[in-house]
Amino acid sequence: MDKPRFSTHHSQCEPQAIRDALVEVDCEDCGLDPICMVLDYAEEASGVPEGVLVRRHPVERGETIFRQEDPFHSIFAVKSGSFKTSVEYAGRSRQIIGFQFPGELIGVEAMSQKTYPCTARALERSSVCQLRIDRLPESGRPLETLQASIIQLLGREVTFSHQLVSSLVHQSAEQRISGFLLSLSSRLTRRGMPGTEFILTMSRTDIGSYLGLASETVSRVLTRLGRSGAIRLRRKRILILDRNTLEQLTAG
Amino acid sequence: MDKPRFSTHHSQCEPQAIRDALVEVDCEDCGLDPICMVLDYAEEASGVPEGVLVRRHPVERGETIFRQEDPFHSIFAVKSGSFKTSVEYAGRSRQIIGFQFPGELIGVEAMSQKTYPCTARALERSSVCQLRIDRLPESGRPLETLQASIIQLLGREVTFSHQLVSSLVHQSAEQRISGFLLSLSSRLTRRGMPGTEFILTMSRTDIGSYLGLASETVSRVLTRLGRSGAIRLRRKRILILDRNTLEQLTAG
DNA sequence: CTGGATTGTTGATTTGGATCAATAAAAACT
DNA sequence: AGTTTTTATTGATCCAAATCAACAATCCAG
Repeated sequence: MDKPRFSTHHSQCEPQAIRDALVEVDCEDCGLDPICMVLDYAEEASGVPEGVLVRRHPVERGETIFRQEDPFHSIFAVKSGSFKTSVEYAGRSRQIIGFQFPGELIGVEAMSQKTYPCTARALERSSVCQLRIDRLPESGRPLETLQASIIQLLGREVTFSHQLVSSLVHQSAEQRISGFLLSLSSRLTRRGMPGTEFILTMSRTDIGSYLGLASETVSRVLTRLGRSGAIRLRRKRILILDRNTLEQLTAG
Repeated sequence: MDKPRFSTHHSQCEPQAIRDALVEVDCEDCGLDPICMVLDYAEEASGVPEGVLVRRHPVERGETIFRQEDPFHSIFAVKSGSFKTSVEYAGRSRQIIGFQFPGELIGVEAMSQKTYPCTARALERSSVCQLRIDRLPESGRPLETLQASIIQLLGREVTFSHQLVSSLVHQSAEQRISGFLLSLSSRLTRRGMPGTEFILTMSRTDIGSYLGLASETVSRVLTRLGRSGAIRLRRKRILILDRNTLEQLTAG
């Protein structure tokens, strides 16, 4: 079943986990945790009806967990692996609006809508926990507490978006990409995953679409960062060598 | 039909309301309305303690209603006039992250934070309604219902932000500015204000900061749009002549 | 394994928008 | 009123990133 056998010279040293994204985020590190806590984690044991919280659902690479225009019913937390969310407006080309890693939530932006405004697709073999928002009232848990949690995480989402807008539009390609790498790194670290060595599970084109750059530019800047010694880059694998330099580059 | 033209030469024909932004949005058209409804509008008459909802508070041009890092306690709805919100990160220059017009909410992004992540400043003589989130529990109203409303408006905020990011980073200066004008127009219309003739109460620099463009570029594109006949431009006053063209330009 | 499709890298050229700079026009103040 | 300060327009130049293009590496299906 295995053959980790990676690119580099000492392939057997390569943790299999990193390659196949089998690393699961701990529940305490997951964005859904405040809500799961209220639901008491184990549905069966706590009188919460089945189907309110579906745990550790596997998703194959390339599969979607929902598509743009699908009716909204659930938010998801990435348990392992990674996802991209994208939108497509009336014939215009598809654009990436975000990437999600273990512990992070997907579908939050649909919360006040009838349908999902974007498509969420697995970038690799992944797993998700699913919270049926439409069935929350049946859970028998105090709605007030649940809503308070939801308000929390929506608020965080808004703040993040605002920061993203205000930074992206004012930054050069080098700033955007340095910032992107740092952001990935810190997001992975925050959820208890290795933050200095990781795989860019998305394509250069995806990164470009997300950051508003041509894929060639992404490629060029990445190799430049590699040459400068700030990172080590081998194909999709990133090794952050000099976080300091990256921070300076991001700031400009 | 006749040529639309500005009434600048005949200043007395100028609707005073437009010039001095005395136009108030109707409560039914206000983003705070769902919450005000629960609070029954008139506090005194409904047993809601004073100070939960402060109505029609006047704000002078240039004044702030809150500053970045101030402790969070309230969200605001613009009743008349207009505002800009801006952020400043560690020494870097101040950036505009949004404009708010009558009926729109300010401070929503602070909902899950301890402090406001931005500063809100009046672009002209304005007025706001203030909702003390921290005193909501004292209102004696069902918290569930209030929270549900808050979730609604946070969700909308998230959606708007996402659209903004995904469009801005991929658009040319002309697309951004056409889109900006259309956005202003439709936002004003939605709240029952004139949407084809309005004042750009913010400076070119503010617009540029918001859209990620140099103020010179904003100026140039606006005059170009004026020459092409899509808009009529006189200083801060905008007259939308050809919405169709603007839409095409926005799409690219 | 082989051949084709996809994805990534690198080079050459073009261009949109930033930047620098000089006025012009309004506002704000005295 | 006139004077200063701020804000907007327009021009000239330069550069970062898009685009066009060729090629290399990798993945995948048969």
